[in-house]
Amino acid sequence: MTTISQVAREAGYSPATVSRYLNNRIELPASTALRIDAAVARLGYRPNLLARRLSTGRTETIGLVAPEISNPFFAELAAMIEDEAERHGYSVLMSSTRGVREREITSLRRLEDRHVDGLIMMTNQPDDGTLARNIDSRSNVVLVDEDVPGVAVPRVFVENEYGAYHATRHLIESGHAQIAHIGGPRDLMSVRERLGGYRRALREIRIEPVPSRVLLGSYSREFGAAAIDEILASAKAPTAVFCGSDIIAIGVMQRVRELGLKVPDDISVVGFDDVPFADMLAPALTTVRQPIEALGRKAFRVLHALVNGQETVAEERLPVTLVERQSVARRS
Amino acid sequence: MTTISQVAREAGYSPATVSRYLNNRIELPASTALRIDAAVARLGYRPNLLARRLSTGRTETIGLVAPEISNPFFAELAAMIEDEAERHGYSVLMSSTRGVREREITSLRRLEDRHVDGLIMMTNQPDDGTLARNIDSRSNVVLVDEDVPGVAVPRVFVENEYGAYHATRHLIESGHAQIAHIGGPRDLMSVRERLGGYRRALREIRIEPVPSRVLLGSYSREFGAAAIDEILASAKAPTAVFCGSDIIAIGVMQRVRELGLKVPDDISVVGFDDVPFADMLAPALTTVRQPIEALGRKAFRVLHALVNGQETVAEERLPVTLVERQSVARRS
DNA sequence: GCGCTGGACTAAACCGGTTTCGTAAACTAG
DNA sequence: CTAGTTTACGAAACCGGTTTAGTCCAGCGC
Repeated sequence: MTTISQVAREAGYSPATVSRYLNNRIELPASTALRIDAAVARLGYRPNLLARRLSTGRTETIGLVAPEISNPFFAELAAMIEDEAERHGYSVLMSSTRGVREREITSLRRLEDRHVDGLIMMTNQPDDGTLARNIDSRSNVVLVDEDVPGVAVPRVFVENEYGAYHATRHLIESGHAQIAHIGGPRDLMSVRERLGGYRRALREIRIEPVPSRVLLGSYSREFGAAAIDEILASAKAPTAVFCGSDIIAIGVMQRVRELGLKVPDDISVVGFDDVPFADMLAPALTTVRQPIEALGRKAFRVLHALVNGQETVAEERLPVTLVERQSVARRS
Repeated sequence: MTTISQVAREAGYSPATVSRYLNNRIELPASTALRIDAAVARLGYRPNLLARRLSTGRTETIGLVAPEISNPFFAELAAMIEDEAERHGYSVLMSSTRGVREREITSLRRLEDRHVDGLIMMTNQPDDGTLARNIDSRSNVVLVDEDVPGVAVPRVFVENEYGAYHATRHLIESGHAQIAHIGGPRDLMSVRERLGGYRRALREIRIEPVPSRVLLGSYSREFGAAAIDEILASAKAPTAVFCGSDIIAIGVMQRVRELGLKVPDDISVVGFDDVPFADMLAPALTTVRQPIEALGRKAFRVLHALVNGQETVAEERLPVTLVERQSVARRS
């Protein structure tokens, strides 16, 4: 491994000059520049990253904290963040928290340990304040997709309320009036906002939302299946369900099929997220698409600005779109 | 940030002693150990990772190179590797190559740059020798799931031939005799091996594989759809298809549905991989399960051994299992 | 009482960059 | 021709650990 000193000697200058030249911190006469370039080429010099990091204190690496990288939504988001980071010369360190609070906090420690320059965090469980306390002191964390109430770091979210409103409107316009909602954990921002959009759409047509038709629990297949069971067992079963996530919708669809009913003939289903394989289901799932790519890129850019001491917006909302597929039937 | 010198001063010893004690490289009298521990606690000392890395030359980080992290198979594998790495105190740096050869090579450079201690590589396109040349000199790379011919690094694969044989046998035993095969790129090891297993099963029952019923192309939905078109158009259409991957199988199933046919009634389909959502399809896909968790953990352990200068096996084969779901029909 | 052994601990070099402060030489202005 | 300003570059400190090669001293055997 050639060092900067060897390059300096080879070129006939000092390490200081070579370092400053290579980092564009100095303007040198063409002849000098040439000799340094030549020496670099001749020796095949590549700066030792570890040494550079120690002296600058920067790692050009960001951390990505997600509940589960294998979840298709997070995987897609991670891929986008990685791509954007790579373009800016940053590497991405990943860690799955598996929804364990302690692991979320541990991952924050990477910051103190100068493991990473900044962190993009995604969480999917309500916070009791522990996480908020741990995040709040940091100045290089960005929250994506889900809020941690009470923290003063930049956030990049989507328009949950509008997406849910739009999805519900779509069901209404397809002739449905009895619409249930199955959502994630009660205390999550996204859950509250999606519920809000659902309610607004119903109230707009003078239907008062029926509490027994709204079930909140978790963003999981199992919950989706259990919830639809309960809903279908009720006296006046709805003709459509708006689900707070595609994963829930998949649980619902599977259960509906197991019960010998058909989507969308017997019951229409709308999801939220547009996970990468939503169109591979049968029937293909009508869902609210989150702009995963934009979300990922935006999140990185905000973090990048933050890390470089630039101004950032406190909160950004990205638009969602309804993707109409085959899981919704028209009713007269 | 407290440094080791401050701790040393606080405890009344030298930085050397503190360093050696904290790294378990020395046995100290209880009284000394206690004073150092106390000083560490009092000052809240956390060693500067960057400094440690520079002086040891190790990063306790591995790189994960995959064609696309958002691909559910790789995402799942990545999650397992990350989990195993984390248990051993390692971090994971990820990079998507998007199947671009140049990016695969760039990622190898992280090794030289001491960015990472080792690399776990997954590729899904045939190599013309370029990649092999770049990998071959390294002593800390592990190949997973797919081979790069001609490199002398440890490899962790699955039993492709047996899996394919087993899948084809299953179709035969379900009464099928006309079985097509749609596989990935011709020059990939996994493709050749799976094709081999398919052929062996057919020959075993004295059926000579029909070349026109074997289509190799790429591990993609698009190819699956195009290939099944061609196969169904042929004079004597088969009653079953064994697909080289679930992604191909999904393409096949979608196309079959578009053509107004039914899986499995009109044509039975078997996949390979058992991607996380294979059971959410309609019908749920019968497929050969790769032991993703074992694959990921094994890959990390082999790399870990390699990095620590221990002996490793040249090649490891993990068993696959057939998961019977609903995409195969019995024929008499 | 002496040499030897081993335990406890440290000075100093080292990893390989970056950066601050400064100086000598060349150039400009008056 | 001199004083002041640039230009071109370098010496040395610094980042914060780890590690090697010793030093010093207590205890032991004889």
